[in-house]
Amino acid sequence: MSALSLAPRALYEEVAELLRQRIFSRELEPGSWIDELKIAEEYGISRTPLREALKVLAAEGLVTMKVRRGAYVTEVSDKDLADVYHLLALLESDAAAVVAQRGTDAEHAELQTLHAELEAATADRDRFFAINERFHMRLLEIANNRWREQMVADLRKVMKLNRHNSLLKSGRMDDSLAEHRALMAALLARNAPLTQQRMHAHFRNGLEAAT
Amino acid sequence: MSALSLAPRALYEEVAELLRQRIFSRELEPGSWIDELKIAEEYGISRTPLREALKVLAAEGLVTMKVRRGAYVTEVSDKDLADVYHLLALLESDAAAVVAQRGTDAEHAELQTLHAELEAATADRDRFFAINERFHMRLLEIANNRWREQMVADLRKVMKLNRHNSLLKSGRMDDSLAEHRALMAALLARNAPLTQQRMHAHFRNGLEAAT
DNA sequence: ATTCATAATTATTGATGCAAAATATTCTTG
DNA sequence: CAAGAATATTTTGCATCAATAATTATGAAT
Repeated sequence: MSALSLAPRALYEEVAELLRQRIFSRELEPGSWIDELKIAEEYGISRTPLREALKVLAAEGLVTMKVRRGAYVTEVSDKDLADVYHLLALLESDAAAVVAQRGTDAEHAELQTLHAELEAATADRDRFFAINERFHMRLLEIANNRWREQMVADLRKVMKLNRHNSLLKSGRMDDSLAEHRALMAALLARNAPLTQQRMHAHFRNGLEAAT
Repeated sequence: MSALSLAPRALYEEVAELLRQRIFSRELEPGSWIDELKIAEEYGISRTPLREALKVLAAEGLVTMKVRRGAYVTEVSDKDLADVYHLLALLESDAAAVVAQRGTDAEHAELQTLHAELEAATADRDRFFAINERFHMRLLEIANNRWREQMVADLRKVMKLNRHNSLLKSGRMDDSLAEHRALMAALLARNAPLTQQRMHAHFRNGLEAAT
């Protein structure tokens, strides 16, 4: 079968994305060995781009390479989950402070709009989840530090490995929304320290709910 | 370091390390294209492990892959430098606070020893530099968050790309030492907020000296 | 003479093949 | 029957080969 020739991405990137999906869906279980031959055959590709994809995933922390033993889906312990949460809280609360202080009025309005969408989406769990993700990512974009964006993106991927998967449990939606509301108030008031503090609290509550 | 190691690395890892050296030494200039064929011939290897090495370096941020155009040494702008510095300050000052609060007495003593070595090494610039690096890395180890260790390691590599290379200019050695001394005092007093604050100040001064 | 199109060269990307290493299996011996 | 050695199989890792896309060079036409 032919690969998508119109796709601007290289094959190894496509394969990396497919593998991410299989890892997140737990079709490939944490700790399990990744059979290169089997996967390559399934996708109808050679092992070369597959091995390159695995190295990309290894850099993201999703898989772990063992010398002469191949690739394994990374196992994320409860401590790992807490550690990753800690870093996300640190990075994102700092980003929020930066946006509160230096974001333009237009950017603040944009976040406000996203927040309003969030408020309106409490009925649809998946939609709530998606908008929440967009809010956090947009905030990071506005904070304008590509290195942080990359790091947060990678950390969020790692978080998805854990069985206590989500940054946002369904039962916590109302609490989460209240925290978001408080965050927005501090941000729009351009109170950087308070914004940072509230984002941090938002993550701390998220971790408690997850564990 | 000898070529013979106890845990034999794969060839692509060896090549990645060689390329890092060449990038840091500016033999491979930022922005320049990396000639796969030439490098492979120089090292007497095929292009397969070289390409795998380049993808590892791309994940670290040292090189940038362009679709169908190969690998380029990443160009680090002054803004990038400031952004990376900002993150290092954030991550390491948090790590310092963690160590101040939760490090054992033995670990504190270990850092104290390293600091003493630093005090004694003001005459030898390279030695000072090396011990300083060890101090920061050891602090991170003690903070015990493997994800942060990885991130900081990668960020420090990126920093080395900039022509205003070092975290520590030679003219700033005395100031840096004074800051370190103040940091150690706060750390040994187990004053976490003050430790964090002083580590942050240490980085802020470092950035000002670099730009 | 300049611009656009086409051809040729060059480099990246993907496939295939082979050798070394690790694991599993079988055979031998006490 | 058990334990260890030898063999066979599986799998990684590296090299070589082929084809795909891009850039450059060349030539024709206005």
